[in-house]
Amino acid sequence: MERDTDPTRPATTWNDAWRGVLFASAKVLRIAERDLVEREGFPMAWLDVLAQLYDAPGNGLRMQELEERSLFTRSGLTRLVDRIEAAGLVHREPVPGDRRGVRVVLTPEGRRRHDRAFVEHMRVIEREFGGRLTPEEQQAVADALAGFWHGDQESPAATG
Amino acid sequence: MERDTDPTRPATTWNDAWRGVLFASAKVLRIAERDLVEREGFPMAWLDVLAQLYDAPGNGLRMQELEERSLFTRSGLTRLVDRIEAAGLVHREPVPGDRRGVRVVLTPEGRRRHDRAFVEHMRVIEREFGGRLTPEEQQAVADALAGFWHGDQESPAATG
DNA sequence: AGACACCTACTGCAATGTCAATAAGTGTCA
DNA sequence: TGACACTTATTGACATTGCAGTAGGTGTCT
Repeated sequence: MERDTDPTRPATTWNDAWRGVLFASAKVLRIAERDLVEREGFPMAWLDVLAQLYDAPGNGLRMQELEERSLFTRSGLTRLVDRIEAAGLVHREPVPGDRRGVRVVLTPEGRRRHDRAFVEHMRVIEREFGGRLTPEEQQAVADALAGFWHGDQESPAATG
Repeated sequence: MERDTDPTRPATTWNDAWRGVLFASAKVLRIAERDLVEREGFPMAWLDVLAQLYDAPGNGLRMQELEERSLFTRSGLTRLVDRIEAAGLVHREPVPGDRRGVRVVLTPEGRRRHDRAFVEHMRVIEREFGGRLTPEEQQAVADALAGFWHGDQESPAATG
């Protein structure tokens, strides 16, 4: 099939790289999602929220901050938090200086569930993603794509 | 913050690589999705279907084949195809030897829309993804992650 | 032929996500 | 102080997705 001459299917290096990123994330996420739901009874959107709160000072964030940081679900966050709150993993409290605001905080139970879920989640990622790359490949990918998360987010952190 | 000693936040190379993949795909997809909807009036789930059909022999696939290949929406495909069909970009026809089956085929209009949408989509990907990597980085990522799409899909194709 | 297991696609219903209002709160400026 | 523009989070209406169940079709085995 005349791939190289088809304008909608450019055979470029960046296209191969993008395909790799797209397939890797789609496939690994699909597996991780299923695993998490089976094991913990909640989806990755929840874990994403729990993890953001876990990483935040005081284990809490305002809705808006949460929205900015969450990788999934930019919208529908109100209801997502409703559900997580109904499950008792998080609770809402007023923001001292601003009566419009709501601060979402991890409950002790939420923190426990986060810890357990996240450890297992990491294990799945390591198996499905990390395990399929050599150490050199891991390093190369990490270096190449670091800009996408060091870029516009705060806290470069001490991960390396 | 005691990152390196926190068991839920391992500072490993594969973790950094995974974060890169996750952030890159999430951010680029968010932009691409918005761009596509604004420009073409349909979401990436549609383009995914159109592109799979475009790549298929005779520009057609059975529902099941489509489901296996589509990166997004493994489920809900019946209704997704309903919508695309209602828009006239695709149509259903019986499968000659098997009266259970349905063959989904690109219409001429569907093919036109695919071509236009895909070219612009590629442009966005190049700008938002490819453009942020050096040629060496692109090559490294492409090589490292090739296994995720050469792995279990057919047609290794002549892309490089 | 008839019973059977399996396959293919679709449907109902509930869960979830999206988008455009809406309500309440804040800060500014005359 | 009171009008005004802006911010924050929620709500309602609607679209989409996910899951379990269903109907029809196929092939096999006796």
